[in-house]
Amino acid sequence: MRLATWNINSLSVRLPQVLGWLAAQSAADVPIDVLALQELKMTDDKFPVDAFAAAGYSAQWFGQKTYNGVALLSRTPATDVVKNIPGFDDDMARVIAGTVAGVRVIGAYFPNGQEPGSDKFEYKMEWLKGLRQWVKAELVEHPKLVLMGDYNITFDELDMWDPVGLQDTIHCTEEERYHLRALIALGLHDSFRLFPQPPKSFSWWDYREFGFKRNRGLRIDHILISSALKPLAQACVVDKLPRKNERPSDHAPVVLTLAA
DNA sequence: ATGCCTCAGCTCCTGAGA
Repeated sequence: MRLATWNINSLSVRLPQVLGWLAAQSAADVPIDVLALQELKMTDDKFPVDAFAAAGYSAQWFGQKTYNGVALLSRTPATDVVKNIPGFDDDMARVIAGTVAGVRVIGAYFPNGQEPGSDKFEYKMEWLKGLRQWVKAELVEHPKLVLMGDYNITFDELDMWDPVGLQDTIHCTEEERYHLRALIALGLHDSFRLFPQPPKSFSWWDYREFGFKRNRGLRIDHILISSALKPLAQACVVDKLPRKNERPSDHAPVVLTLAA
């Protein structure tokens, strides 16, 4: 089973790339079973459900105008679908969860936070608290759980192109990392670090100043897996290829391979 | 540089992203 997360920064713009990437994986005999998308930036009526169906994917989606928006694509339909964090009042479409082949999959677009001390940062902290409470309960009901998406948080300096210059800046603050570690403390594992990785592995690169070409990036897209799934993990990689496309997203997909 | 790209939209500038 292969699961992936990708912030595509507008599904209208990136639909051909998403379809092309899924087709390429299938052609290489490593089809993606579940794909979580973030930043659809479209209302629900615009979601290209037919295009995904033609590509062999069932879809669940939760959009809004201009910003945010998340979707879950899967080769077998997801059940028990939940949109946003139950019990956490939120104007923004950031979370979609479903059960696929016995695995509880949560796709999430974590708040950016803009700047430590800002209102958006406070919202990010509250959102992280709400998410953790809910995930804790989900884990009780679903021991096989995957929490993946654009976390907008780095774990440590390995996830930063400039650990010194970016110290305590957004995505790299102690407060944000506290919440990320608190998710880990629920019994989740950073699947990427279960395996040897190339140095300076990132999942996002700034569009400006040739960020990708100079590998000035951050690893902020993560796939966390529960302890019940950990023994099944076989690989986790960032696929940098789509970042080399014409008009790429600023994020690259992260792909997890689980045994059967 | 409160910039640098990219995207959406009450679209030819602005807000937001990270």
